Amino acid sequence: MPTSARRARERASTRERIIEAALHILENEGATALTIRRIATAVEYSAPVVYQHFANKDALVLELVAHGYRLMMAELQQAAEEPDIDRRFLLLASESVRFAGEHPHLYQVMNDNTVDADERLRAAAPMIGLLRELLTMWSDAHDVVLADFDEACDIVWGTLSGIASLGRIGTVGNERAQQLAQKAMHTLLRGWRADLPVNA
Amino acid sequence: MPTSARRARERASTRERIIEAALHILENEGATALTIRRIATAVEYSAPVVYQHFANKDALVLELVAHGYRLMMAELQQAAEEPDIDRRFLLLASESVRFAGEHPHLYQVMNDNTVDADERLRAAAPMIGLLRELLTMWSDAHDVVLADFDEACDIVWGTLSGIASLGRIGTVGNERAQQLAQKAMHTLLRGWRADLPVNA
DNA sequence: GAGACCTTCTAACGTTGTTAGGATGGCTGT
DNA sequence: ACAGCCATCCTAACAACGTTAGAAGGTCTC
Repeated sequence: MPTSARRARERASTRERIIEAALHILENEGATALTIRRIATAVEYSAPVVYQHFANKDALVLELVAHGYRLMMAELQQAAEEPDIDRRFLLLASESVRFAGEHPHLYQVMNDNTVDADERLRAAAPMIGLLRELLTMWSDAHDVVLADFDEACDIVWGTLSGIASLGRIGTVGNERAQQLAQKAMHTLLRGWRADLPVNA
Repeated sequence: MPTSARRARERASTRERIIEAALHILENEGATALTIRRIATAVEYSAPVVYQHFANKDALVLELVAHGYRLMMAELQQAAEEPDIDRRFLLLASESVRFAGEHPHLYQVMNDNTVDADERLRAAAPMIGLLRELLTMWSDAHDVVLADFDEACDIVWGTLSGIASLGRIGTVGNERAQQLAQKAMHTLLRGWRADLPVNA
């Protein structure tokens, strides 16, 4: 009876295909085109089949969010190889903004407040972990003791996502947003270095 | 024939009532409850009447966004009376985040990427103007010449909105986000002051 | 008072997420 | 090898959404 194993494999396979199709539709046609029926026809199935793999649309979208963060981490990986810690910090800042610009619809879903907050945090965990690592290395390298490490980490995280969101608004544009991210990081880090004496 | 004037007044009145009803529903029941029929019954009309005052739902929502920014400015007004410029900066930072926490659904719509980017920028104009004013007063007070004023302004704006969005995610919470906003502003300003020599 | 106009309603269309019920087809046990 | 079971899939439908068409009603103008 290897049949059940094969079935399980097939199930997982179609589940993966659904996610990939959904991602493809989302990136190419935007969030409004991401409907259950549209996804189902893309994988050559009928709409209810999707509900055999995901409880509802929100669960599927959540999977896309997680996938988006993994993709972001992958694209950031090569930037993480920059040896100089300061340059790496700035590079990762601008590259994370660039990601938002190159995957606008995906990034929009990643930051959509309609998806559950806790689940979104869990999906963003690797990104936050990267920032923590970066910040510890930086503070070690410069002998800076941050008054509140978690606070500084959240500030960096919030600043980057805020500036990335700025990239699609009005006259800003993405390449300018990348500059903004670098400058913001530069200023924040300089501010923390200037704090050396001690700060409340 | 004062009748046409009265009619125009009535039209404007119901238009206003629609906006207020929509705002009330949005703030109390969230974005998913904000449907045309729900708004229409709230003002004791039938659904199509809404379309005599707004081209479509997006136009109505855009009006809510503008209203939201006006409300934000009004709530920030009393914080703007703080005489010390540095304290005023920090206060406005935390108060703007507090606004996001006290009007979560409204703030969500204000930052929703589905509404047109240009219109959103126009609605946010007063807020950006306030930040510009604040930043010029601050740089004047401390004899700081910012390498790129508009850039610094956008950084502040992006940072604040990013940290405000952080307030609803995961374990952050609003009062902590307020602290984060103050600390972030503090660090940014300190960073710019440390830049005094000159910076690319 | 007749006719034009403005306002409002009911009804409907197409689309969305989602569920129910029936058909189909392969696996299991004898 | 055949009967029965179980997973899978599809068609059809429901409620709710944004939006439009067309009729009904009242109000003002001449």
